[in-house]
Amino acid sequence: MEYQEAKEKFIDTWGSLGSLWGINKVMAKIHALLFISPEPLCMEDIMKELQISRGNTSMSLRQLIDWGIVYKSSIPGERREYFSSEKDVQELARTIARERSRREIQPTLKILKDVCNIEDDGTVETQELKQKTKELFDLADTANNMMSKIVEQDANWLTKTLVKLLS
Amino acid sequence: MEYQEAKEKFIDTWGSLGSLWGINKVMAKIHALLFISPEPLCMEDIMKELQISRGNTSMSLRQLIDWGIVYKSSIPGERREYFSSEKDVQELARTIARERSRREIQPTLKILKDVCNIEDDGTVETQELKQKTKELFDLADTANNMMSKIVEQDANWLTKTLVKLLS
DNA sequence: ATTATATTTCAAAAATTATTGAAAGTTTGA
DNA sequence: TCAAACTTTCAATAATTTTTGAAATATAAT
Repeated sequence: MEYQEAKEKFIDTWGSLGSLWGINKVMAKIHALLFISPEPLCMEDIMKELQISRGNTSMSLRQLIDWGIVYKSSIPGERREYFSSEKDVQELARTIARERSRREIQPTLKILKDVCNIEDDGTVETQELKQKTKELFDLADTANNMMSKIVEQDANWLTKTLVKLLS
Repeated sequence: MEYQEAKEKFIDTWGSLGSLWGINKVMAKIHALLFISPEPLCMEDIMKELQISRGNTSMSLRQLIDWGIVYKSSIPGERREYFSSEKDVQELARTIARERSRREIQPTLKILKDVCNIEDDGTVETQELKQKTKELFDLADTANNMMSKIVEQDANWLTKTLVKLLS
């Protein structure tokens, strides 16, 4: 496999994987491109490389910056802006985990909590609803807490913990 | 909040959360409905409750059964078939983790491995591609292994481990 | 074998989501 | 201040995904 083919394969794979972490295909592809690029790229570079429109590039970059995994940088004496990605995979994972928790898990937990705390009217249906949502709440809360722990730790905590778990 | 309102809220929330674990909204809603239903339901019940067509119900149920989180059961002397969901949240989580790994993570790992093993032609670009995909591979592989471990363990391992991690 | 009941299939329609591109807006240097 | 270089916005369009519904198929009782 040649460099060009490998690069395209990686960008494409990462792109279709976007849904796994809650962003769309173009966003994920731009991130992939920046992630493996040794130098920051400008909008023109990104548009040409991925064959997407100026508008799409602009909005996707904004969302990536909003997520906190792409940075804007300017080169002194240059008019145009350059973009680069977070290069540390641990930090990348941590940022993604933090954002997903904030955007999706926390709001869900809130609703599960409300639902499992409704008044018990004595019917089997209500009891089942209360019990099952409580169980889901506990599971999701525990998983979310684990994610928070990971987020707060130093760079090597995750690796060390996993090694311990797997031994 | 009344039973009916709480029920609808739960089904709706779980529905929009479907994307988080890779299934569509109707599939997730049907799963939610069965999850909190004390008794198995037939197609007619599900269609009426969620206001969806017969065809959609049929196909969604098939996919849920394919995922392994909904079961078909027949009541002796009854013509129609009944459906119920896996009720144990731990087992549910384990099944979902197992399926996601099989459907998305494993194929991605394979491609990352191929890409990071291309021949080093000495250019900075190739070296960056190789290094970054290697780092992602390692991270994803570790995370996937942790998931596998969780999948293989007995029912209480997850809880015990998490408690240990959080202490 | 026939009928009544239940389920599946799949092409067409609807709904949702992503993308374009041109006009409006910004910024910088002269 | 002006004009060139670049970026953003957003209504229109395109692509994708989901849903419908009616015909085909299956099943079980008589």
